Amino acid sequence: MNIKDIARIAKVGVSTVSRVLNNHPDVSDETREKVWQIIKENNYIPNNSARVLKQTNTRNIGVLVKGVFNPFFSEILKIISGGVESAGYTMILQHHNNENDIDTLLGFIKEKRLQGVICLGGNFLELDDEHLENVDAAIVLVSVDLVRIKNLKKCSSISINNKKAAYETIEYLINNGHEHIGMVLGDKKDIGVGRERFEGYISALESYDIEFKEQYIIYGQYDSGTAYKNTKELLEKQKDITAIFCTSDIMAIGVAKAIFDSGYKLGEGISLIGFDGMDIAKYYEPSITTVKQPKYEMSNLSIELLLKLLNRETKNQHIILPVELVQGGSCSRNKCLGTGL
Amino acid sequence: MNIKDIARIAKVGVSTVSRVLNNHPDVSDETREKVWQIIKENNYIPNNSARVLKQTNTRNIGVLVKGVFNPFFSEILKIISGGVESAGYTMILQHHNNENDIDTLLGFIKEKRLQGVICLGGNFLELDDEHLENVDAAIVLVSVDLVRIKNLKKCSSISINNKKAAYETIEYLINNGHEHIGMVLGDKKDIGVGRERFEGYISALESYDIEFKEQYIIYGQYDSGTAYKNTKELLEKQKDITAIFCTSDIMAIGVAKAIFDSGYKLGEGISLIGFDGMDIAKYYEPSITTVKQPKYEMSNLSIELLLKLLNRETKNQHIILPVELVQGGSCSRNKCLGTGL
DNA sequence: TTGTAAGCGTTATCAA
DNA sequence: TTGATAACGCTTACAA
Repeated sequence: MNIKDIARIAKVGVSTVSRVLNNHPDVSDETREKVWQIIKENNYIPNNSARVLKQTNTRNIGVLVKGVFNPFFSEILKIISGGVESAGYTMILQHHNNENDIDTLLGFIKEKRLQGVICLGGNFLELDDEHLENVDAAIVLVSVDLVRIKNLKKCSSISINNKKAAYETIEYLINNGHEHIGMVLGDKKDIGVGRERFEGYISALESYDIEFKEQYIIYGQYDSGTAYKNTKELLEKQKDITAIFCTSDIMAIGVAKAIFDSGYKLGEGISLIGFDGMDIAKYYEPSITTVKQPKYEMSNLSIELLLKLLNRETKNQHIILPVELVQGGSCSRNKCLGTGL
Repeated sequence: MNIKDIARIAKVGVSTVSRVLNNHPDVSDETREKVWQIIKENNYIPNNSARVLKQTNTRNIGVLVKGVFNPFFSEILKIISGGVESAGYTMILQHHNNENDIDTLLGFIKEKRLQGVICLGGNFLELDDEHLENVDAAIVLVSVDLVRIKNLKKCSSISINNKKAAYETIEYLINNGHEHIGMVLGDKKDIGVGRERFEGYISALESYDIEFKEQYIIYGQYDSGTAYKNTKELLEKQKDITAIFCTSDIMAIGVAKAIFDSGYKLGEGISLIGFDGMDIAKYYEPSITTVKQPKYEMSNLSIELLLKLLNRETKNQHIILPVELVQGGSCSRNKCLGTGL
């Protein structure tokens, strides 16, 4: 069943059916109604590929997510998806785990004929305006690495200063009397935001003349279970650790449980700070102190910015949003000497 | 930049370029290499719409998810996505929140030219073989309502017996001495699996001659925060409640925190049982007793079944998987009189 | 092994 | 207000 069949049954030309489908004005009410009737009766659904193939303005906005199913991104996606749809665009969501994020982005735009893209995560350090020379889609990179420092003209970005956030978090712990601070990273191969957070950790230790110890670092693969397992091991081996900084709340949950199961009291024996500001950190008992990313602002701003770019109402811009240390019960302040935040 | 341009630059015919792109054997190594070279040099990416338009075998498998970003489904998706890709198919993920799940499914198949679809969630009670008369895509419904009772020939399903699971959970609580059992449902309008779980609750109360009290029921919108708020209110008004059954672990987190914040001890003052068996239930402190859905089995089975259907190696089937009550510390067994599970 | 040409199902242009 | 027809970029007979 295609547009020709409908045209034949309705005894009109294919272009008339097309006009009806696309709500073009120049069709008589009578014809319009008749055609709709036939379309409904036959459960006719236009072939999207053919449409996209032909159309120049697809009104498609792509969302490219690095890493499969990161819960923090899920919460952002929920908001973006609402914004895209209420602006009359269709959202095409693509998750990937490819090596080359730039090629993946370029391919995605071309393949889906996108008007605009929002990228969640990924490594765009190598991205240059040259790559985007012949790309006419609007691009907003969200929660990516230090691409902003290049001040690219052909794309926008919304990010937080991960290094600074980590630095200040560690500073906060140090000011609370902690010197032996463990860190839970995602993956050894991380080069994006995880790397920046690690740099902030290193940098804070240096500032306060605290020796960096390789053996205080573990990897949690962004997974509660892995974080749990490795934290238990860490606590067994490194008895002097008094605080742990974790690059995601999801991992922090596992770390918290490991702290309990190792016989410590969370927030007294050992302090814990997570990252992201997810609901789960708030509802844990005790709630987990976390570096809250401005989820709503990030999401809303990214879709607003994209729409403005599409309407040529703004130039590309690189926005840095502030983070907030949300204090829960997982972090001791008994030796409080003031905070860095 | 299209296939013609590449052909022109490489001084070959378009079909040769096409053959190279699709790894067809009958191209000389020399030509193949030359064409690849030109393709790479020009950053050429084939237009997917045109491909799909032409191809009959798209090797596209769709995954249709009801409700935007349910974390339990996310965990299932992670597994499915791996299975789809390693079988050489492309996964097209679509989230929706439409009224009519059947129409959405049919439209999805047609629009994307899918070979097969997996549906996560949704209401397919009205689905009949007639709807699928002219559909040649393989369909596997996962975690949907009682569609299995119809024993449809044109689609498969993988589900758990939600009513029975809920019944046995409540029975377990009753056997542990609880009589005043609150329940946290998702949304008032739920007609799918949430409804079935509610029916199990009602049915268990009836079996044990316990009066059903409307005021013990609250709604959490599948959201920790909402569940938290409404549970606090519930505990304030209904002082005799000693246990709460929650239709999702995500909501159970909020409920747990509300129990703490109302001055009770989780697992002693008030017991809590969640549903789904998510990581978060395990890593909460104390861990939350939960009705564990066989996530891995569900995911693996759904993709395996779909692939077999595509290869015509099996008929459609309706599989019911068992659930397991995973006991955590959130549930008192002090008045233990034996368990129903 | 390679090239030519016919279609896939739409939309857009143009003429009626 | 309508309808015929030429694209859109690709794959695939079929012919060379």
